[in-house]
Amino acid sequence: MDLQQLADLLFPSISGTLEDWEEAYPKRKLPEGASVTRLGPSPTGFIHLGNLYSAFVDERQARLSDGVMILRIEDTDQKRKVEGSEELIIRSLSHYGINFDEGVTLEGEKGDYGPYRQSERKEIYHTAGKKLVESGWAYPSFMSEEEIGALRKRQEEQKILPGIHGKWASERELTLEEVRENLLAGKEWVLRLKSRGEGRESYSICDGIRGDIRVHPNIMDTVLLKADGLPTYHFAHVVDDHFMRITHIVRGEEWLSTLPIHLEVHEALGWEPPVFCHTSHLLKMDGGNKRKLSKRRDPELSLEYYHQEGYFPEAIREYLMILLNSDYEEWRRDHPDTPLEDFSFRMEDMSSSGALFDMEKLHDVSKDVLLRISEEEILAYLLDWADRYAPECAPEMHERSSELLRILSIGRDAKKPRKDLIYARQIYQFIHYYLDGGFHIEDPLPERVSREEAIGILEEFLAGYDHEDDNSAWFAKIRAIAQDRGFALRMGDFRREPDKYKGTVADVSSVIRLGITGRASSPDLWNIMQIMGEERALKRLEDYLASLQSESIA
RNA sequence: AGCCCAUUGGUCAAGAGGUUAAGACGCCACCCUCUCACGGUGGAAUCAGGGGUUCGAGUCCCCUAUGGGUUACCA
Repeated sequence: MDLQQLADLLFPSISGTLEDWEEAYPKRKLPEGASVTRLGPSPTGFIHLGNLYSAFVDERQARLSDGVMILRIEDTDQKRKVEGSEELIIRSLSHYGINFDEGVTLEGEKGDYGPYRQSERKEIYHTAGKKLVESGWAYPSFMSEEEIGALRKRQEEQKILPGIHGKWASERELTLEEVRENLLAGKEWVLRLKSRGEGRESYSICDGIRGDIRVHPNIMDTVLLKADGLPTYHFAHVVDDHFMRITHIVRGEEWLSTLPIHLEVHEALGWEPPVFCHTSHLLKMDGGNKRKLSKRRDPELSLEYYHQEGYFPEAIREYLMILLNSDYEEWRRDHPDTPLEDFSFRMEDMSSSGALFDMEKLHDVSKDVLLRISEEEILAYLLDWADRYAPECAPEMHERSSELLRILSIGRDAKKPRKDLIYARQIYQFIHYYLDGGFHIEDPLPERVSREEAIGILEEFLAGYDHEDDNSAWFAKIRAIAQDRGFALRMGDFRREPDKYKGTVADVSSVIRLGITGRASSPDLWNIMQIMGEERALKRLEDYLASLQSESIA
């Protein structure tokens, strides 16, 4: 059969050649060792932690090698396309510090290797498809879904690998006339790879993350171009990565099993494949089992979740970096103030087994990260967050913003700084007592303090209160009240002789703390009262006293 | 079911034939302490199982088990 005629018949509108495209997209002029990476999300309206995890690898690899990072939109599945996805993807990633040098941006496309949406690259794919037909590496297939389904069924009955391969690939033998007739009859067709893998030996290649991996040659006549003329992922990414001069393909391990297809397509086109880098999945614990994070079942997989909870992007980055390269933690201990960007991330140090995403660890990491962020920035972030997610309290928070700044700062500059702040929602709850809106007494009196005792403590404290007292004078008064009423001044005394005392000075100050914050625990109380101001602080104590008295009567 | 990948404490993991098998999170105890947080000290807890190879195996080989992935005109 005349392959040239077949190719012309299938692709009548393609007149250019692959060489033209080679010229249009010349080799990049980059420093030795520079990596070109790409993120290729599908615009399905959902961006998740796994995307970010993987994007982070692309980003670090490109940045640390003075290379290029590209955003390519893989929109070959028209059915799943969702409006607005591109913007969501770009904004979400940018929020976490992932910015692209090239490709689709909010301001349009940027770069010399475009277009960067696969749906706009049909001519390139068709040129490559035509080339494969000419060289006997691809052929048209007219089989309907029903026919393929029936074939599958027979294969399954015979316990044979299902799919179009070997002798089951009957359409390899179609004559030029038969093809012409089918075309004339208006039958839909797809372009299939004419695999040559049957009977070949397996071999090994080096994965950028996993090292040597075994490859069993592909034998499937995989679909390259779908009936709508758009390519499948298997074909599109090979063509794009080649012409965009990508050096490292970072993708999830779910692609490991189709890697042989991709390698054969490279071979068919006579191209050298880039380095494949297969990341492991992020897992989650579910009923005692680890499993892949699923976007349907796990809300915490969505980046939107982290946004709603108000996690700081720096904290997420820090934690992801620990997951990526575990020696990062050690590095961080040695370089507490160095930006994460200076760490020499290495793909080959990534784990090839999936990691469980651990919220507790994230929180621990976040505490340290927030210590490195200024109070002003934290406050600004918190206020932004409140505008969106806590609108009922946002106005008061803005009004009291300078006070909140001081509240957030309590104990932060000590040699052993407090680590109270984790993420915006938690911080909001943490400082909520300071706001008048919704303020109430949340916790009960200490066990060792009766209501009458508490009333007495409050009356005495209010009687002797002087807002000008410094921290030690302030506390000396509390100690005096404690001693007068028979509470131990030293914790040890009480522990040794519990019967000798009503309780400890901690119980006494707890009563004041409850009045001021409504809670049994808080940062330094004197500081809080100073920030709150005399009028508000005393008002709260008086209100608390009054409520205790009215309860007593009742 | 076939094929592929993975398997060190509850979790993240270091470890490249000889280690008392690091470190971190979490947990427990104690200390510090007006609460909480921070910090400090100590503790419990791991090489999935079974066979080999070797003087010696978490490290190499084989089998089994478990988990995950994949078997689309989705990516």
